[in-house]
Amino acid sequence: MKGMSPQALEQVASYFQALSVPTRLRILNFLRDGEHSAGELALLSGYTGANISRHMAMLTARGLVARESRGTSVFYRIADDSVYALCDLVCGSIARQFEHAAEDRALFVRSAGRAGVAGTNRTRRRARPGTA
Amino acid sequence: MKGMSPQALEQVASYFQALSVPTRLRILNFLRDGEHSAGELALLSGYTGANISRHMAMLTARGLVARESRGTSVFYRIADDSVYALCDLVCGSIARQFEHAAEDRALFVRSAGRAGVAGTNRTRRRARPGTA
DNA sequence: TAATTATTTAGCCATTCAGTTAAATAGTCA
DNA sequence: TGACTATTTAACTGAATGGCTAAATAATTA
Repeated sequence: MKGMSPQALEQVASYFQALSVPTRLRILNFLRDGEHSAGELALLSGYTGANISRHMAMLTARGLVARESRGTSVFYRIADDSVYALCDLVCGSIARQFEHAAEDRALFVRSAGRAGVAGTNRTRRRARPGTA
Repeated sequence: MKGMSPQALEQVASYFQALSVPTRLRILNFLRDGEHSAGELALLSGYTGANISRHMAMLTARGLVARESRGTSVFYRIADDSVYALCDLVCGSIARQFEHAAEDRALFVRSAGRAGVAGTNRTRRRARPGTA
């Protein structure tokens, strides 16, 4: 990993890119319990068949899913189990971030309460100005 | 992972997105051996300081790196070790793909040779038409 | 062959984003 | 305060991309 060629690096980036949009993550989730046709995925996700088709083409090209056409339908299934391992790792990481954020928030609230900082109303929660 | 909320899914996608461009992967590689300042990273990568700054802002926001300003410099270090685990997983997956591709190629060449298919010149390798 | 269904591709629009240069900001030191 | 260095932000450009609709392409069946 340390001394990777630019081409290899692009491959890795490309793989991550396949996982970088929620729609595709949802599709991959639908494939957790086995193969599905393009039409089924469109129905499940609520997206256009055309849209699904393009996403599946990308995932297939990247090697994340495998394509098999039977009859007039095309069935897709996960081709690379490490997909879920990746997602689990990221989920764990994000969960840890939330924990830390909660800790920090708790620390802040405590110290703010001691110092009597304005805006730390402990009886009624108020939305932040920017996200109102 | 199965029944994730759209927000959580976006978080995960966002994390993968941070890893979806070669430049950032290179930066993360530079941080493998410890912290580096923004200027050092710019020097190492050959990119503009401004560009590095934006990439680092993104990686920091996503929680992949940690920021610490000392003096006039700002030092960055990996904040989430799972970054490398992720890269290793993807690298393994891509390596496996290459192996399979090699196998398929070997199979094709063998069968093509037996059948006398045009274009399977075994004495001199020729570039594919599209990649000439 | 004709009709029907399933999937893919083409073309379009709006958005995102990596890269740039130039200006603005922060921190140190004389 | 002023000069200097390091970093960030603003503004812009070009390329990539997710979404759509509509047309084109398989594959089955009457």
